[in-house]
Amino acid sequence: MEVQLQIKMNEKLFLRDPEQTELGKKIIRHSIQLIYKNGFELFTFKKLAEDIGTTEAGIYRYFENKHRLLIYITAWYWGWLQYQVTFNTNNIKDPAIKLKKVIQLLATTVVDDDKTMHINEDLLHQIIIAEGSKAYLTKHVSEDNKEQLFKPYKDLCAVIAGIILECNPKYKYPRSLASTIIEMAHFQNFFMHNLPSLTDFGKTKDELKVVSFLEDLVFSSIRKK
Amino acid sequence: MEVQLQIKMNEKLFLRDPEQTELGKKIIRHSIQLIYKNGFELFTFKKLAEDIGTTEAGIYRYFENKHRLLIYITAWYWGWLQYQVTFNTNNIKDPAIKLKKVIQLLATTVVDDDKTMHINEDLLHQIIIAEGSKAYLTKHVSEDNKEQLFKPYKDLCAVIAGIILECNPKYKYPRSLASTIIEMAHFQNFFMHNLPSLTDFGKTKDELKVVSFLEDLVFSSIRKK
DNA sequence: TTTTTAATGATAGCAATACTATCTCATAGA
DNA sequence: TCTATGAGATAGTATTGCTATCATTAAAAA
Repeated sequence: MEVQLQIKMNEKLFLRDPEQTELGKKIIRHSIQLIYKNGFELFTFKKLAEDIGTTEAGIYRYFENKHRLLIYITAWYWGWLQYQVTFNTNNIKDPAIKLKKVIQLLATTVVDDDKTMHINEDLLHQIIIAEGSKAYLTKHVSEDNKEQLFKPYKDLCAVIAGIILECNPKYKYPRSLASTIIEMAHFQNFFMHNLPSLTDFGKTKDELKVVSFLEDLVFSSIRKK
Repeated sequence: MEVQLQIKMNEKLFLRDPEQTELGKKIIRHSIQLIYKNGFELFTFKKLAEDIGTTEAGIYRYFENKHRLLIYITAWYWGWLQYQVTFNTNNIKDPAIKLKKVIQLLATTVVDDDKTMHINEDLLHQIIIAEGSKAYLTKHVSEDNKEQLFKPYKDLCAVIAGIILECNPKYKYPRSLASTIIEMAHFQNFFMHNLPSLTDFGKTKDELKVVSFLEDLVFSSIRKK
């Protein structure tokens, strides 16, 4: 049996649904490759169009601008990750083990998921690490937020906060701790590879040490005192 | 007695030292105001020149491009903050109290410092919160790092890591915890104001709650077990 | 089968951005 | 008095970000 995974996306993120057409899927696939390769600043719709073999105007039919496209692919990632979390923690009773699973999913290299043909989750993970926060670090974050563009991120954060509360219902900062885990899973990885003296993992560059750090941080905090 | 504070800046950050001339100081002052007002993406040297009453070419004599200018002002901020940390923790023996002071300096509104006439530290603090990470989240971060452009950030991180080790010499992740404190002091503030459901402080928007969260996080982690 | 529509391709154009170059002029030191 | 330096003025160029128009094709509806 072949299962296909579809992440339902907020319609305000695009002008025309890229999942519905061949060109749309190419836009997603190639934009992930190009942003991974050159970074978001040097990424333009012109270059993307050339890469795909279509025209700039063609891309603009799907996305208002490159920032909306970035929000789209980050939102997709958060939606996909929430699915991974739900799937991988299903039937686990011990909330501490669930939380460890979450940390591992956030902080270690993603295995490409065949259920989504046109998206390379590993490249996407790398993009989220380096560019993810640029999706919301803007002057128009509040307007974007009113349009629910960051809902997948906030939903994932709420799920993690829920698991934290399962571990210790009296812990006072479940949401802040959840967003800290998410952000630090990525920032410590970025620092480890690019500004190693900001971490304790510069020599080995081992993702599992980021996991150990986060587990130590999280379980020290939520342990009942 | 009037004391003037000068932060010594890496010469690779600029083409001509902005501290040495009137125009240079205007560039720093007005760029802080403009980036604060419009965000870094909409900030251009053209607009800055018009704001100051000079020409675009005039700005380019001081800074290679707007990204270098962003690194300059963030580097200045980290240098200034390290001075604040050193000054404010001087003569404190108890490392835990030092660490609390550090968290407070990082996470609460900055009082404008008269010792630096042309720089508004409060606006600068707001800029660091919203734009600070864009200084290093680029494809050329490693080259920039080789030129020591992020030294002030890394130095501050090392100072904080030192205090953490004073609290508990056996703690395994002093640097990662230090960079986590720095980043989260800013991100939790940004989230609290712009994406409140990612935090537990959305209703009150009280900076002191960010301080409480960080203190809880840090001291839970480094307490000897 | 014909008609309509939807998606794409091709081309043009325009205002803003990110620079570079050159020339002049004031002025402050040597 | 000469000369280096800082700064204003102007021009120009490639790229970016975005909009508009028109033709073509393929699939869906009539």
